[in-house]
Amino acid sequence: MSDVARLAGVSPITVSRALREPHKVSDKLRETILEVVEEIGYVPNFAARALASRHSGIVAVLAPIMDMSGFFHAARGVEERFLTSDVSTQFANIGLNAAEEAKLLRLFVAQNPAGIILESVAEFPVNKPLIAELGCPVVQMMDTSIEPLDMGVGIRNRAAATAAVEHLLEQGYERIALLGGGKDIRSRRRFEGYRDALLRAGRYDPAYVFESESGNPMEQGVKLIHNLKRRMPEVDAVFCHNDRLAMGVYFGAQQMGIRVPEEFGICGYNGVDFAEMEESPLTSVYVPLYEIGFKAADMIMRYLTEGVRPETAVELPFEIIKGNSTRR
Amino acid sequence: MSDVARLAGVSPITVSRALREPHKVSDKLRETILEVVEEIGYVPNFAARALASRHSGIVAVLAPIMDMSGFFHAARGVEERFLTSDVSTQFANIGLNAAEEAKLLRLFVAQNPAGIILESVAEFPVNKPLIAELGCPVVQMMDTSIEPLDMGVGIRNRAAATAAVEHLLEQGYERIALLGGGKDIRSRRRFEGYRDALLRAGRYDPAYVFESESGNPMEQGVKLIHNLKRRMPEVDAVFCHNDRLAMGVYFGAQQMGIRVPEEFGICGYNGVDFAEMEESPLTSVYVPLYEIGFKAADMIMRYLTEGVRPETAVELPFEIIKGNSTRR
DNA sequence: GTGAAAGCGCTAACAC
DNA sequence: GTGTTAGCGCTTTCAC
Repeated sequence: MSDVARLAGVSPITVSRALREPHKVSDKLRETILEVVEEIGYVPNFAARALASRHSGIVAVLAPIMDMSGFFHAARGVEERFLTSDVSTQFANIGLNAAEEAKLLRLFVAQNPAGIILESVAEFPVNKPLIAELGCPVVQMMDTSIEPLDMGVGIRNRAAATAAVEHLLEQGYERIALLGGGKDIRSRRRFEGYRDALLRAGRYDPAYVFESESGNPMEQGVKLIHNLKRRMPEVDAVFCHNDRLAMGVYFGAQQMGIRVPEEFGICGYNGVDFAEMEESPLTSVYVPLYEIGFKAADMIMRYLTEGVRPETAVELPFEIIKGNSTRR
Repeated sequence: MSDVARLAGVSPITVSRALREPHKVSDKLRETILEVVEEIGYVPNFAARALASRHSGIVAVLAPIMDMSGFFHAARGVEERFLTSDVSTQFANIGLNAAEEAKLLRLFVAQNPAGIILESVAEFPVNKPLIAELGCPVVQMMDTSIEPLDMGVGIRNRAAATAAVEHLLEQGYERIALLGGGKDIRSRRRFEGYRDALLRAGRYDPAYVFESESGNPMEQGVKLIHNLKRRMPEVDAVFCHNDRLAMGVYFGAQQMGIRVPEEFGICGYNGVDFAEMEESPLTSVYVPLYEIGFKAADMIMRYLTEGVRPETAVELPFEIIKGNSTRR
């Protein structure tokens, strides 16, 4: 930076200002400075900036990445929102237990992040005080059923699951199983929504609720349909917690010669791959993951620039994609 | 840190050493120090550490993330290797043009990364000098056909594609189309491998080569099969550049009542979802993505700890998963 | 609108 | 094996 300052005939602090707070520097000087910056290819040192300014300019996204439960699309939304800002994004994978959650939270807090975005995190009461002390904006994304600690954005997973199961009922399926995954808030809400719909229809049976084990979801789906047909042949549809489980069920049905949708209906969840198709092969609940990520990042940005919390909780719409796997 | 030092009755530098180079501190002191650290919940400030030590302790992974061309699994491998180290990983999305590549490279260089892992990056000759100046270990991952600038790990995509197409030929498919994507090195090698196999069999026809447009790969797959059946009904199989394109083709075939594999064969690429299934629904080329990522990270770590380049180029094996989409 | 001085929290280099 | 000194490259504060 001092090189730039020398070449532009100003002091280092003016260069610093020209870069971060352009309005505080006269037009002429700013122009000269930016030219020199361009010329010598100066790039500021993040570490020094973070150390001096006491914030890193990094927004940390903590999520159970390895679930691949659509995190990817949300991450894209986050990145794209920050693209035009000087905030950069860092992703960290987080498991779903209180101790690990606390450890990662503490680690990030110590790095003075500009903001934190949490997905299915901070659900343990024990860690709530940690978040309260954070001193930076926090957005919890994905489900709106919990009161956000600071800000929140998501969909109503419970209502979405209910709508999906009601669609299955409307199509005439009568014994609807659940292939679930995970213990996080979204999974619990999906289960509740499933149960709501079936209780109302007088068709709820806990024996039809299956937890997928960890591992390859497509394989889990194949296994499920094999087990169902062997042990509960009366089941004629399944509501899956994500699309890859659903595709596994679909492929398994193909292998066994079970006709989809005539004999067996399949509904997935997330639907990002199918939302824009003219004719979707799979029925699914479309979750606006990209938009959720974008909005989460936007809330952080607005807090950072305007100093006020734009909204506390934002609810985005979901949609049932009626595809060929339940059309009959 | 000075708090810890005071409470432990030592100087700050000793605390620093106890944390980073434990062997340089006597057992007794180290124990006391670590106790105090635990007690007051001290967490080092990364920015200060990076500024003072001139390296950030961050390994940057630059990849065309948004392609979702299996990046995800490689990323898991990278993360898992670094989990037990004090290196942390940062991912950045990179497009596939020289200018953007140069910009991102420059940005990361300025942050003094501990290492850089590149996927389908640094293919532009104009950017090679940039990498040479880097001063940190660099691993290029995914394809072994190019001479790595520093270190490399991957598979032989050209040979893998040839093997896949030969499998299709063995199964009796005669007019084999290609549904390709992207312009990066892997995609080019896959095309070459496809061409190699068909030229050798006297069956290569450039009219059967299709570039998928950007956008939803599953939708691209559906479109392809529609177009093929309308305009080139003689085509009886397709080799796809990834599994989601292949699944799109599969679903499209279902919609149109084309029987897979009897009338039409489909082969995907990457195969991570199918590798461990007893009976895979889709034929695919299994690429050990996780292992590639893990190995890339391992090479960086070994360079960092041992100061020597462990290997220059590592080639991992691929495998053809013979699934139901070509079984006839 | 611009600059001087001080310091962010840590580590490299060297001394003991 | 431990401590002292200096400084990493930037921003804050305050003065002009």
